[in-house]
Amino acid sequence: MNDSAVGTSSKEASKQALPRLADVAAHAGVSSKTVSRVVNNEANVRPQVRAQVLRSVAALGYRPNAAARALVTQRTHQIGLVATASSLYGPTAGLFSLEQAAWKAGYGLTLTTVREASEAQLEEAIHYLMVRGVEGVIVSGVAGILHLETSALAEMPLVSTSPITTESVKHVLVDSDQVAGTRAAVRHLYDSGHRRIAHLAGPLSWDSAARRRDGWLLELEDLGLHPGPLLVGDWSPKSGYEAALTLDPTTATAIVVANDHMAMGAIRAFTEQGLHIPDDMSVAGFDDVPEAAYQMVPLTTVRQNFSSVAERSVRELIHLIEGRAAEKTSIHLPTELIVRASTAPCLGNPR
Amino acid sequence: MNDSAVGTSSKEASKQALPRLADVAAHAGVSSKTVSRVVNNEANVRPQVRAQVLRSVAALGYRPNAAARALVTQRTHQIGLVATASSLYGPTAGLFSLEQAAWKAGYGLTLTTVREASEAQLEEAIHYLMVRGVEGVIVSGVAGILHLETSALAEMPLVSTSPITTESVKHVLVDSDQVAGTRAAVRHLYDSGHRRIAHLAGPLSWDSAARRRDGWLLELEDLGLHPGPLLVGDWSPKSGYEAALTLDPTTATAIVVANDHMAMGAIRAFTEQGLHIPDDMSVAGFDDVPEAAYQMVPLTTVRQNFSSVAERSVRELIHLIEGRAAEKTSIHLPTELIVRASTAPCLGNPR
DNA sequence: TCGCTTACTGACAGCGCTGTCAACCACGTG
DNA sequence: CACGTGGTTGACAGCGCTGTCAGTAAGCGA
Repeated sequence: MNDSAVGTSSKEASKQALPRLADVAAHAGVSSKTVSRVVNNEANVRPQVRAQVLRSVAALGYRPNAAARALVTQRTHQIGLVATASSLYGPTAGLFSLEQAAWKAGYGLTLTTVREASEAQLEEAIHYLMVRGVEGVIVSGVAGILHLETSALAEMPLVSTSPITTESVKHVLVDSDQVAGTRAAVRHLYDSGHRRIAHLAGPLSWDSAARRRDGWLLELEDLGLHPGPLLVGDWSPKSGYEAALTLDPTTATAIVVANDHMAMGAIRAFTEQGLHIPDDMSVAGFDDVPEAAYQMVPLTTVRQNFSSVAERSVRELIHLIEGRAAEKTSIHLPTELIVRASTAPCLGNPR
Repeated sequence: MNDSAVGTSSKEASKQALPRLADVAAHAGVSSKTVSRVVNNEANVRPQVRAQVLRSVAALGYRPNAAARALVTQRTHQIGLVATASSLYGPTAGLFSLEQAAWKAGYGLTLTTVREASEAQLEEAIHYLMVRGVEGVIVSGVAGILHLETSALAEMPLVSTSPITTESVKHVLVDSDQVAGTRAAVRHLYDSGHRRIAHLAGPLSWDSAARRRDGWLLELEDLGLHPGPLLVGDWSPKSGYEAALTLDPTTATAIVVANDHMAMGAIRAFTEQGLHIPDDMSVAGFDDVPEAAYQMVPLTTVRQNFSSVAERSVRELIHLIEGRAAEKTSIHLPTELIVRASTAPCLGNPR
C-alpha cells in the first residue's frame, strides 16, 4: 500500500486539498461510482470490495462534500430555525431538543434570528434560510399572528409555534396547550377558595400571551366568576415587578402570571408592599423554569414540556418535507400544573 | 413582458422547478455569466443591463443555489457552533448574539450539540459540521480541557470558550475573565468585613468552574486568608440547594457561588435552616441572570457580558477563516460586580 | 487614419458528486 | 451448449454556478 497518495493525480504538493471521491477510487483501485456506493451504503457491492474502499476512505481521511452532493441530489438535509433574538427561557429551552431531534433524523439545523416578529422580518428570515438551502423551516417563539403569502413560501414546509396564516397546506402548528395551562392554574386557585383572581399577561401581541389570557378568561367564565384585574408585562422579571406594583391588593386574592420570571418580579413587588406570599396573595407562574422550585417561596407553576414540543415539531416538519400530508394542522401538547408553596387556600371569605 | 416564463426552456409544466441563472438570462436576453455578475454585484456591467437583469430576477423570483455556488467557490459562508445540550443560562445567553454577529458578517450558523464534553463527542461534532461544510467552528459552553489532534482539525479555524489543546495555530480562546470575576466578589466580601469565605463551585470538570474557583483561591491568598469550605454543585438550583445544606454555618460568614441559579438554591437552603440572608450569611452569585435583581433577596452577582463574548468570538473566527493570524490566542473580556442585597457587612467579629 | 487602451460581454470548462444505463461475469436452465 | 438472469461494476453526463479568457465595441491620442 502506497503511503503518499492524497491529492489530485498529477502534480500538487503543499496545499491541503481535501481528498475527493476520485482520490479514494484511485487508492482503492475501483471506480468513483463504486466508492460512492460504499459511502452511501448502497447494496450490490462485493464485501471485499466494500472493505477495501472503506480502508481507503479511512486512510485518506475522506469526507464527502456536502455541496456537491446537495447539488446533484437536490437535497440538503438542512432545516432552518427562526427564533426571536431574546434569551427568554421559553424559546430557548426547546432549542437544543430541536437540534437533537433534527440530528437523530439526519438533518442539520441552521439558525437565524429576527429582532421583532413582523411579517417583513419573518419573510426575510425565511428567504435567508431558503438561500441557505433549507428544506423546511421551524418558527419558534415568534410573537403574533403572521400572514405570509409570498408564493415562494407556499411550497416551503413550515412548522410554527404561533398561528401563521399561509396559503400553504404544508404548515403545521405545534405548541403547548396554553389555554388548558392557565385554565388549570385558575381552577387550582378556585379550588383553594379564591374568587377574585387577577392575571398578569405577557405582551398581548404574542399569541402565546393572548392564549394564556384567554385560558384565564374562559375558566373564570366557566366557573361563573367575574375576571379580576388584568395586568400586562413583557415577560421580564422587571416588568412583572412593575406591573405588580400597580395592582390594588384589595381587588384580588390570587394572580395567575403568564411566566415564571414575571411571577418572580411580582412576588418581589408584593413582598416589598408588605404582602405575605402565599397568605395574602397566591401567585402562580407558567413554564416551570429550573429555579422555580428553589425560590424563597417555591413557585406554583404550569410546566411546559419544551422538549416534547421540539421533538414533535421536528417530526411534523420532516413529515412535510417528505411529502406526507399532515394529519392535523394544529397540535397542542399537554401541560402540567405543579403546585408548590406560592399558592395557598384563600383566607378571606369567598365573596 | 411575458407573464409565463419560469422554468426550463422547452417542456415543463406542473413541477415548481426553481428558476436557475439560465432562466433569468433567457428572460433578460443576456448570458448567464452576466446575470451572475449582477447577482454578485460585480463591476463592469452597463447600468441598463444591470437594471434589466434585476427586473428579470424579480420577475422570476430567482434565488441563487447555495450548493452550486459553494461547490465552485469552495466557500460556504457557514460557521458551526458546538454547544452542550443543556438549557443552562450561560451557554444559551450568547447564542443569539452569536447568530446576529455571524449574520452581520455574512455567515450562517449551523448548530450542533454534544451531550457530554468528551474528546470523542467533540471530535464527532466537529466532523459533523465539517461534512456540513462549515468554514470554522465555535465551541461554546463545553466543559473541560480538551485535546484534539486529528490532523484534519488542525486546519479548521476554531474559537472556544474552554482551553482546547490543538496543534493548530488557527485557534483562539474567547471568554469572560472568570478569575477576575470571582476575585472581585471575594474582594467585595472582604471589604465588607468577611474573613471566612466559602465557595460553591460548578462541576470542576468544567474549565469555567475551575477558573472561578481559582479566582476565589487566588484572591484569598492575596488577602492572606485561609480558604473557607469548598462545595461543589452541577450548576443547577437543586444542586446549590443540596450543597448549601451540607455547609456548617459556623465555618463561614459568606459564600461565593459559581452561578446565580445555584446561589438561588443555596439561599433557599440557608433560609430553611433559619439563617437570614444577608445578615447571617452573605451570598454572591455569578452571571447576573435577568431574575437575579428580582429575587426576594436581590442577588449580588458578577455580570458576564455574553453578547460581547459572542461578538468577539465571531470576529476572531472570521479573522482566522480569512487567513489573518490571530494577535492573541487567548482573550478575556471583563466582568462587572453588581452589588445588591444578598451581601452585607459582616456582623460577627472578624477573626 | 491607425493603433491601443478600456469597458463590457459571453463561451466554455469544471467544482465533486450521483443517476442512468450499458457491460460484464458467473450461474443455472432448457 | 445457447440462453437468460441477477449480481456487480464503471463510463459518462450533468446538477447550477463561477473563473478564465477571448472577443467585441467604444474611446482617444498621434
